[in-house]
Amino acid sequence: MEVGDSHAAVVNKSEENDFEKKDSSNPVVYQLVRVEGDGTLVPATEDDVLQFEHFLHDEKVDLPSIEDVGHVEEFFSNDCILLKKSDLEDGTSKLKTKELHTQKSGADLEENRLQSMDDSLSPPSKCSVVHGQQPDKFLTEQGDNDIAQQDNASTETTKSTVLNDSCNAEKDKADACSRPVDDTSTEPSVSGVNSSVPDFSILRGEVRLDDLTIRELQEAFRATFGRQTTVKDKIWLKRRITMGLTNSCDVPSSGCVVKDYKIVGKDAKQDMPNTGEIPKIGLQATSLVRDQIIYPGNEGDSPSSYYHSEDQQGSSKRFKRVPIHNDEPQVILAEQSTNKRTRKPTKRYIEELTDIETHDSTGKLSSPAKGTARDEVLLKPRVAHFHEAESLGTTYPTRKDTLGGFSVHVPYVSRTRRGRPRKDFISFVDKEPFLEHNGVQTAVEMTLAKEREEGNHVRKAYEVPLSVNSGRGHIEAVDRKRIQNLQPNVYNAASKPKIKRGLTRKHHRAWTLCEVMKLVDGVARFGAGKWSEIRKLSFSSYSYRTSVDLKDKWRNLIRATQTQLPAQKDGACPRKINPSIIPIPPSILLRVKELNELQSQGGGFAAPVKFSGQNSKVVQEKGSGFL
DNA sequence: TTTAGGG
DNA sequence: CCCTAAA
Repeated sequence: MEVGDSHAAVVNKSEENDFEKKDSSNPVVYQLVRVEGDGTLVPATEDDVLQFEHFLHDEKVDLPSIEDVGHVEEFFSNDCILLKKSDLEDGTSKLKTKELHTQKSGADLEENRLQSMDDSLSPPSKCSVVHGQQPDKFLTEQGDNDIAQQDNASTETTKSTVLNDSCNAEKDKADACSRPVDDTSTEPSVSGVNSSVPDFSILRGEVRLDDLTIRELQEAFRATFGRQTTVKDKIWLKRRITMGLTNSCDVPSSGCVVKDYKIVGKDAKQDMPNTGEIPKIGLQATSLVRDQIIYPGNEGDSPSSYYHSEDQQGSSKRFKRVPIHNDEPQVILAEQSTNKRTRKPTKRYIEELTDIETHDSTGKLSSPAKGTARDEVLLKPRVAHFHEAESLGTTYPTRKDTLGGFSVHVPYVSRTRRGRPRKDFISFVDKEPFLEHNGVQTAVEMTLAKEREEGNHVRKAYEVPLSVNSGRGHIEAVDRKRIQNLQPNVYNAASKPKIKRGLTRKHHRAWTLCEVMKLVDGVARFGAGKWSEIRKLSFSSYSYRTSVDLKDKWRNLIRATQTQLPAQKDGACPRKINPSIIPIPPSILLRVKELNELQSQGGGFAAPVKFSGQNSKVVQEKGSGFL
């Protein structure tokens, strides 16, 4: 370990990445730390934070939904290592393993870096920069919108530094254990799995796929995807290989000729419509696939498979994961016949993933319709740009995009920092004690923590939630305003100062019975609509309830009276009672109803029911400011 | 800033 | 809860 310089590492603070839960309970949090030569960890400097901030986002940016085992999210760049918390805790051995790689020659380091960046970016965008003779991770299942493919894709991606091992990767999916292996060369000794190294040479030279035997096709498949297949369907294999090599789903099933890992056969031009438009970094140097940026051509349907989240489909429609068999044609067939998008993002999902930077021309040009514009923005593929890190906030490369027959240039780098939902960042903040316990705290964290402290004293002890089990008081959203204020500080390097909305969200706070009663009381006193007054005088101790919240809650209460009360009289089937939801007592509901009717009848006459002299007293309080 | 109303 | 228009 002759590592003289220190390394920075970003450590994930959460073990659990299941996208089912990532939303709230187990956000993925990274910690940036430096790894000194002796393997110890020290807090990262602010420079480190700034330097790797984009990695924090890029790396996670679109992953949450398709990230499964996600254990191997490690990459290093220059002298930096990105590790999840679990990895760090598992032992520094893994860390050291990584460092072994980082002491390679400069060239190798660079390759590592590029590969790493690519790894971090490719899953959603399905843009690949293939290195070495290991074109294994063309994520080409574009037309095959099954979850299994996503699963597979993510697995392949996360395993991308384990290429030689990844031949067995399919079996390894279950065990989250990773065996990081150098990816800069194919030397078998590294992997120790000589027998299963794909024969990449099968794709070298000029090969007519049509002439290959099934076995050869399988080998070619393996060389293309880095995993084995048992499929014996020639057409399917050819098609898949072609797809893999062109990164397109729109390929002919026959007649393709592979030349040096590229499809040069008939119709090939259709397969790679955009190859000419993209920046060709180091493309001329070699005829191998390496260093060639594969760009997904048709943005119309293909990438969407990754972003049609299951949110709207509901769990019933959700594909059960079939990671092992995702190669089987029947999966494809079934998928094609049903022709159903497996995943579709909810609006909120989109919003949370959509950075402010999606206000750029991309979205606007993509579609006049607001909703679909966002969709498209999300679905746009991204390219792992080598110079991305340096070009942040400066010049954005553009690529050609076809929209309604018009060819326009759209920047694609702008989405590289479409960050994770800020919510994660917030909870990140709230885990401050945990972080401190580890003795690792970054500048970002400290900033956040400091910001948080300022407002924390307002918080009060919890009350029994009224309707939902929201006992997780420790992961509370910082007040929105404060978040908005601090974000420009934290993300200054890569984000426009325009950041304002759609980035964070108040943590859901269930209304307690006490709050509801206060609200009702307030409405009785001041009348519905005087939310500001009610908030000031009845909710002064609940800093997190804004007047809008009161208004919303009141509206919900009204609705409740209109639906729940009659329904209860029916007694037929007042829905299944969720034990975790404490129903609002009918008495309160009745009172709400009365108040509502009374005040709506009273029209503009806001003079509410007078409760003795309280009202006047309140007014006096207000007016007595100068006393 | 506050309210009202749609999402 | 979020977002926005309107006041």
